[in-house]
Amino acid sequence: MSDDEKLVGEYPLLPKQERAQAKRNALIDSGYALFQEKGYEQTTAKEIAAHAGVATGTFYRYFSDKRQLLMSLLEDKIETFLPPEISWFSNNPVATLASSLEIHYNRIQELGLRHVLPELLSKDSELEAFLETARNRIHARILSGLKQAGEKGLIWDDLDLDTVAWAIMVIVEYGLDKTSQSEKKDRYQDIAKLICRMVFPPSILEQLSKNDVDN
Amino acid sequence: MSDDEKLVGEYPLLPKQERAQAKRNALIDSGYALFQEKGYEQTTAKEIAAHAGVATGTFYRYFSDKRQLLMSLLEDKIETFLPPEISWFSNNPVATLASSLEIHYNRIQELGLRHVLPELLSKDSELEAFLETARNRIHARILSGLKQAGEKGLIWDDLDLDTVAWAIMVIVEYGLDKTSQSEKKDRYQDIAKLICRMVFPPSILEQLSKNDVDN
Amino acid sequence: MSDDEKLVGEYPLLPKQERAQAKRNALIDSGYALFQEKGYEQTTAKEIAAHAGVATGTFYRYFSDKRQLLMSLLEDKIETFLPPEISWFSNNPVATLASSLEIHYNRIQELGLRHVLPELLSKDSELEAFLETARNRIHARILSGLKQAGEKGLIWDDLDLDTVAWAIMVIVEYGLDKTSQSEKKDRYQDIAKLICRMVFPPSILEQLSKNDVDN
Amino acid sequence: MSDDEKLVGEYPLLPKQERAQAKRNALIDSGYALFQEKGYEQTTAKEIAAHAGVATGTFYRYFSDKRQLLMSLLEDKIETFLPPEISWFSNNPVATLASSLEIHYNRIQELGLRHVLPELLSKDSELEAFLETARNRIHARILSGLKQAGEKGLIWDDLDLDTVAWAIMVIVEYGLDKTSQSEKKDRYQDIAKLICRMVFPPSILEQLSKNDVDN
DNA sequence: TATGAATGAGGGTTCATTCAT
DNA sequence: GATGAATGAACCCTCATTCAT
Repeated sequence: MSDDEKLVGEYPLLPKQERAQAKRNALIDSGYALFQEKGYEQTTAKEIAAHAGVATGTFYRYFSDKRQLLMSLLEDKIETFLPPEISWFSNNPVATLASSLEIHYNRIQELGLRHVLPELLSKDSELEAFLETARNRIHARILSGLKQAGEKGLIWDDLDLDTVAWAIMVIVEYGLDKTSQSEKKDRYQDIAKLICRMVFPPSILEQLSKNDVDN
Repeated sequence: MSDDEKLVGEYPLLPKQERAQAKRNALIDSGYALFQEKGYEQTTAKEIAAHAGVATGTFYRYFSDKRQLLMSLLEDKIETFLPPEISWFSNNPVATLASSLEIHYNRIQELGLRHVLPELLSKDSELEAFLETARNRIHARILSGLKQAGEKGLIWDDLDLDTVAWAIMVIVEYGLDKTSQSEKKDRYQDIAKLICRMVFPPSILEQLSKNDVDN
Repeated sequence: MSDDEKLVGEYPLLPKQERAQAKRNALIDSGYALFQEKGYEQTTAKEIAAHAGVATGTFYRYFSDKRQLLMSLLEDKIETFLPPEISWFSNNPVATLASSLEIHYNRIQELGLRHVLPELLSKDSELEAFLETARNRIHARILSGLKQAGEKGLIWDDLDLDTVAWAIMVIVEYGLDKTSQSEKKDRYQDIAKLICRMVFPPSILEQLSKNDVDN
Repeated sequence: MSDDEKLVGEYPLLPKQERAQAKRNALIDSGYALFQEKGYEQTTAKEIAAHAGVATGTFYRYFSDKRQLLMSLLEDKIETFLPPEISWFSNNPVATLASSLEIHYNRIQELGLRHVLPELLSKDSELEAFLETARNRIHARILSGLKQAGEKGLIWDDLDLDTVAWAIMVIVEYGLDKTSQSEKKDRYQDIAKLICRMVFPPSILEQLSKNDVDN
C-alpha cells in the first residue's frame, strides 16, 4: 500500500512492481486461507504457492520462510484486531455496544487466525511479542474508554478497570465461537447487556436508556 | 529404568496387566508433559517414549498413533475441565465464587492443554466433537446452578441464562492467562465481583452480603 | 575394530551391534566409492544410502550428515596416508625405496580421496585442520628418517631436510596419478633413483649399492 | 555500473561488440574470483552475474551454463600454466632455476584454480581432456629443455627424462602450497638445488657454478 | 512383549535455467 | 540485448510408523 502511494503521480505505473505486489498479496491471501482451513503446521509452503498459482520457488522470493509469511500476514491484518472505540456515553449503551460488538466480531471472524496461533506461541517468542503488543493495544483502547466513563461518574466506582477491560476483551475475543450464525444477533444483545451490567450501576443504566426513549 | 530398579529382589511383583497399565500411564503423562512444553506437532513419538522410559515401538503397542494418545490423555483428564458446582446461595457470593474460581483455574492451569488444542481442532473432527462435549458439560453445570438461583428469584429476571453461563465459562477459561502469579489473588476477587454483578441485582447482592456480615 | 576387540571373550556376540557396525561400514564404503566416482558435492546422501542398500533415513542414524561421513571415512582411512618408514640405510637404497614407494602409492590409490578434497578445503576449516595433521605426520616420519641418515653422514650436508622431506612427500603424493598402470613399475625405480640423487652424494650411493652387489 | 559511468556524456563510444566483450570478460573475471574464493559448486550463476554487475539472465547470453564459463576461463588463463622455458645452460643453474620457479609459481598462485578443479575432473571428461592437454604442454616444454641439456652431455645419462620432467612439474605445481610467504624465497633456492641434483652430476654442477664465479 | 533400527514419504529450501517484459 | 521474476527438479533432512529380533 505504501508502495502504491509512492507510485502516485508516476506515469507509466510500472507493471512489474504491481505484478510483484499482486503476487505477494496472492501468497499472503493463500497462506491466510490455508492456515485458517488446515492450521499453520499442516500447511506447506508448496501448498501455499500452488494455491496462489505460483511455483514453489516463487514463495521464497517473497518470503524467507513460512513463518515470515505468517508475520507479514499478521502485520497486514493487525488493525482488524483493534475493536472500535466503544462509546459509553451513548443514550442507549446496550444497543450501541451490541452493534459495536457485531462489527468487531465480524472483523475478527474474518481474520480468524486465532485457531492458528496458540500452538505457535509457545515456540516463537517474536510472534508472542507481536501478538502481546496487539493485545495490549486492544486492552488500552477499552481501558481508556472505561476511564473516561469513570471520570464522568457513570460506572461503578469500586471497579478495577483493568480487570473489566480485560473481561470485556476476553468475552469479545473468545466469546462467540460456537454460537450458530442465526443466533448471533440475539447474543450480541445479551452480551452487551452483560457488559453493561458489569460496568454501569443499574440506576445509571436506566437513566441513560430513558433518555433514549425520550428522543 | 527406575522401574527396573524397583524390581530388584522383588519377584513376581506387578501382574502383567498392572505393569502394562503403568507403562500406559507413563506414556500418557509423558505425552501430556511434552505437549504442554513444546506443543503437539513439535513433540515426536520417539520423545514421548524416551521420556516415559520405554522404546519407540512400545509406544505403538499402547496407542495406535500420537493422536490417539492425545485423545486418551484428554479422556483421562477431562474431569478437570469441569468447574466445581458453583453455589449461588452462599452468604457471601463474591468471596465464595472467588475461591471457586481459584480452585478451578488452578486445575485448568494444571491441565494446560489449551495452547495445544486449537490448531488441531481444525483438522480433527473427532477431537472437536470430544471437546465440544466436554465444553457442553461445563456449560450445563454452570447453567443448572444459575437456573436454581433463578428459581429462587435471586438473579436478574431478564437474563438469558445460556449467555451468562457461557460468559462465565469464557472468563474462567481464557481469562487468567496473562496475569502474573502474584496478582492472581486479587484478580479472582475482581472477576468474582464482575460475575456477581452480571448475575445478581445490586439489592440482592447487598442483602446476601449483609447476611454474611451478620454472622 | 576396537569394538571387535572388546567383544573378544563374550559369548553370544551381540548380532545387533555387529549388524549396526556392518551397516555403518557399508555406508562408509559406499560414501567412499561414490565420492571417488563422482566427487563429494555430486554425491547425495540418498545415493550413498541406496548404494549401501539402506533407506535414506538410515544414513542419518549413523551420520549426522554427509560431511560427517567424510570425516569418519578419513579417520578410518587416515593411517593409509602414512608412508612406510623409509629405510635409508639399506644396502640398495634405490631398490628399497622403490618398493616402499610402490607399497605406499598403492595404499594412497586405494584411498584415492585426493580428488575429492581440494574443493572442500576452502570451506571447511575443520577438515583442513584434520588433513593438515595427517600431512604433518607424514612429513615428520620422512623427516625423522632423513635426520637419522644425516647423523650417519650419509647424505648431502648442505640439505635443508625439511625441504627434502616435503619434496619427497609431494612426489609420492601427487606423482603417479597419470602414469598408466603398466608403466608404474619402472616409474617407481626412476622416482627412487631421483630421490636418492636428491639425498645421497653419488659416492655414498655408489658405495651403498656396491655392498649390495657384494651380498 | 562503473562501466555505465564511463558512458556518461560519451555518445556512441564502445561498439556493440566491444561492450559485449567487456561484459563477457567481467563475467569471466567474476567467475574466476568467486570460484577461487568459494569453490565451483558453491558459487551460483546468480552470484557471478551480480558480482559482474549484470543480470542473471545476461549470464546465459554469454555462456550456455556455469560449466562453460569455467571452460572459457581456463582457455583464457591456460597460458599461465606453462612454466617459463628453463635454461639449463646458464652459468649458475641453481640460481637461474630458482628465479624461474619463483616467476612460475607466482603465476600459478595467481591462477589459483587448482583447488577448484580436482573434484570436477571426475565428472567432466571434456574438462579432464582439456587439462590433460595443458599438462602435456608443460611436460613437453620441460622435457625439451632436458633433452637439449642431455644432448650436450650435461646431465646424468641414465635418467629417464620423462620421469624427471614429470617430477619437476609436480614439485613446481604442488610444492609450495603450505609454505609461508616469508619462507618462500629460501625454498625456491632449496628446490632449485634439489632439482639440479636430480638432473646434474655433481661434477658438472660444480663446473657450471665455477664459471659463474669467474664472471 | 519389548526393543530400537529401519523405512521412506514428505517437508523446507536452493538454484540452474527460462522467458515475458 | 538486457533484465530479473518465475520455474520446478532435486537436495537435505525429519519422523510417524513398521518389523525383525
